[in-house]
Amino acid sequence: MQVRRRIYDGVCRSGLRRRARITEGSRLPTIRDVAQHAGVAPSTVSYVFNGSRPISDETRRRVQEAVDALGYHPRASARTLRSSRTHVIALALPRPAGQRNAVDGPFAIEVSDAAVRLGYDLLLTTSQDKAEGLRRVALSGLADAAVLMAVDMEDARIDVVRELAFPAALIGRPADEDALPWTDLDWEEAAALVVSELAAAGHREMVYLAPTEAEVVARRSYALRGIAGATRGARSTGAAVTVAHAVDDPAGLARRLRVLLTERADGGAGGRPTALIVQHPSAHHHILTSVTDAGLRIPEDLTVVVIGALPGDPAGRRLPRVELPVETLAGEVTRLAVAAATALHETAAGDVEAGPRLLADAVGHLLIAPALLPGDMPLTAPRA
Amino acid sequence: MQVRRRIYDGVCRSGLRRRARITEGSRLPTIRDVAQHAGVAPSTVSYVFNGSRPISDETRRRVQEAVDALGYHPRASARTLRSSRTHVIALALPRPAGQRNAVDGPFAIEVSDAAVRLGYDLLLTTSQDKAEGLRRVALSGLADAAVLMAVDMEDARIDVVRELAFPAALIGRPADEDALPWTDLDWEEAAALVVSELAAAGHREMVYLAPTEAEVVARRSYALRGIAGATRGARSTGAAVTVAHAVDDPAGLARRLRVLLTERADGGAGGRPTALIVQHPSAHHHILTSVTDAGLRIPEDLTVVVIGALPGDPAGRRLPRVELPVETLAGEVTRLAVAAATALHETAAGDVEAGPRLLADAVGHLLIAPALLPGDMPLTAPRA
DNA sequence: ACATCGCGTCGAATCGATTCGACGAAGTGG
DNA sequence: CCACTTCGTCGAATCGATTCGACGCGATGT
Repeated sequence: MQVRRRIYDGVCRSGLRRRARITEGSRLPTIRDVAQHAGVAPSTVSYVFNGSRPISDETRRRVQEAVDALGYHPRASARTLRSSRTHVIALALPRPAGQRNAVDGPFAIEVSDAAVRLGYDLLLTTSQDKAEGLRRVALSGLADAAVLMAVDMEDARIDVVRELAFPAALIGRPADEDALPWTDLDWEEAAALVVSELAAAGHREMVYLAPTEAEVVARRSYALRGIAGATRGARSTGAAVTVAHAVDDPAGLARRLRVLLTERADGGAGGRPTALIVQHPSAHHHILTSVTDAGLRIPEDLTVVVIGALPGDPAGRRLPRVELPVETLAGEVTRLAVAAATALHETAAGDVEAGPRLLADAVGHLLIAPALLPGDMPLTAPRA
Repeated sequence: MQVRRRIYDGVCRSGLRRRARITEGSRLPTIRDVAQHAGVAPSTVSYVFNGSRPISDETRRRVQEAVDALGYHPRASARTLRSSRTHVIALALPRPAGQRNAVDGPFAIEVSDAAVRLGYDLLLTTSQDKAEGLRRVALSGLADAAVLMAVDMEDARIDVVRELAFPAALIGRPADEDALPWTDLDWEEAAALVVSELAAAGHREMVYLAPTEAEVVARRSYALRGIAGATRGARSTGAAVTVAHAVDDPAGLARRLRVLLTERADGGAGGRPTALIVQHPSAHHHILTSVTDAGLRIPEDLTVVVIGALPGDPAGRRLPRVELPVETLAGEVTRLAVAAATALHETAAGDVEAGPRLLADAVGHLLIAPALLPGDMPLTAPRA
């Protein structure tokens, strides 16, 4: 405190300030204040901070001391303006109001944590218009890279970031797998795995509860791939798998399940379904209640398996499930985004075409193989 | 598409750029490019954008045309550096890893939406060290204001923002209600209301399932206030209310509930509890399953009421509940934060002491009165 | 002994907006 | 008709960092 006062009174610069702008009062210290306090040039202080040139121990110590004494913290905007690095990652979470998804929050928090670990902050953009919000963030230079959630098979944002040569990585596997780096659970394999395990356990009739129809119509990647996997599993095992779309309203879901699970009487392999596979994230929590509401007992009447369950957030009783490795996916996608940003920045100077080319080359993927975890309930078919 | 292509090939800009700095390649247009294209001074373009001085219609038109032609978008960092406004709000969500809370995600998304509506972006900061992350954001000038979640009764962040004269608003009601603007559901009144309604419906023995012990130890505002309300309700109605802490593990929760709800045999008013009040956000989803696991039927054995339920995200069957008005709270807290930022900025120049004083004066609150919504289940006590 | 090199530091230019004083032109009142 | 305000615009300073060329100096090689 005393130190600060001394500085603001003593040297030429502050006197200059005082006279120039007496009305503004105390001001946060700048790099020049630090330099002056340490008796070095501002550039030297900068080098101490970002280590881009060698600094003697003595100078480093004096600068550090000045920083501590003044409580100096660099202004992000000034840093960014000059260096064109923001140290911010944008998380594009284009969820129309009312279409909440149980995984959004956990993903956002995990991405934020991962970003912090890499020295980045997270800008959360929840634009209705998926592409436009992202374009704005990129053009105004608010972030160095973007992490895209809720990825569609053909996602408009992919074109946007490629056109702008903006570093981005996806949580979700788009149709064009080489367009951008991405990470995802192998939903198709997960669904196929669950179907075949259930078939092996004796189930012949199953219901696959996919995400809502809206998600499918939007061609959301995980929804289509899950359904594809279920279909493939049915083909390869010979089991009958009815694909149904979830509804967000639990009462409606219970009604739909009743129809699907009890009143079903088509000319298939005969009996009613003995297994229910739930891929809809928002249904995980209350699926047991909905099933109960539909008049079915678990496991006596029905085996229930969940795909995409959040680790550590089990749906009441622990059902057999394929978990969504949120932390791994979030960590990796953040790493990919940061890597793309770093690479772009390092080679951007001096080569016009380097940026886009680089971004196109640097695509890495992480496709996580599904594992079927046991729950308290057996997989075995009731009648098997 | 065609338009865009034309722009990138045709106009003076690309030619000019090419010549000026051939090694750097194409560069995003700046305000000077726009000014040149429109035949005006850069400052005039700036005035067109932020309307701080009168501009003739003709000039406005020409500038707008140039902006469209060049696809100009102002750089946020330059704007911030000069004006010291970021148009960013920080959302401080200090959730230690593994302590996920079901309301965090929805709140974050609603605050983001509200911020966008007010012309702000949202920076999500999930620092472990509550105060330090916020201090860093404030000092580095990453945001104009902060919205604080997970508020404790005596929250360290309150001191930080006041010390730094940093605009902030809370989602949660701290002990010192006049320190900062805040919005909250009246948890105390909610709990008292539910207890008294249940008592009126004939219940004499109830269990109040409060948030986890960790939340209570941290003196989280909503947890303490909920418990206080339950206690008050018990006193005023004469009903026996046992306060219990939730555990995040559903199996453990079921076990605890079994003890609380069935094996309880103290010398109270006699019988076992007939009502369960659930305030723990993460238990809402699977409370029915946990109760069933504990061997109890609803509503035959037990009446369950939920406090702080997310609207539109019912816990399976629709229980009687007090909803948490996420959208209203998020919208209002964002408005408060922005108002504080605006006020501070407008009066900061010219008066040294104005900032802190202003922030202290401008505290507004929004305390939302609870409403007990009916569910499919009756409130009536089984034996009443 | 002299050219060379690397280390550590400085000074100045720069990033791209905002903002303020000034100024010509047009309008207004006495 | 002149003084005075208002309108619309310009030019230049400024925000606070980074970054690059240059430079002094001691060590090294021949």
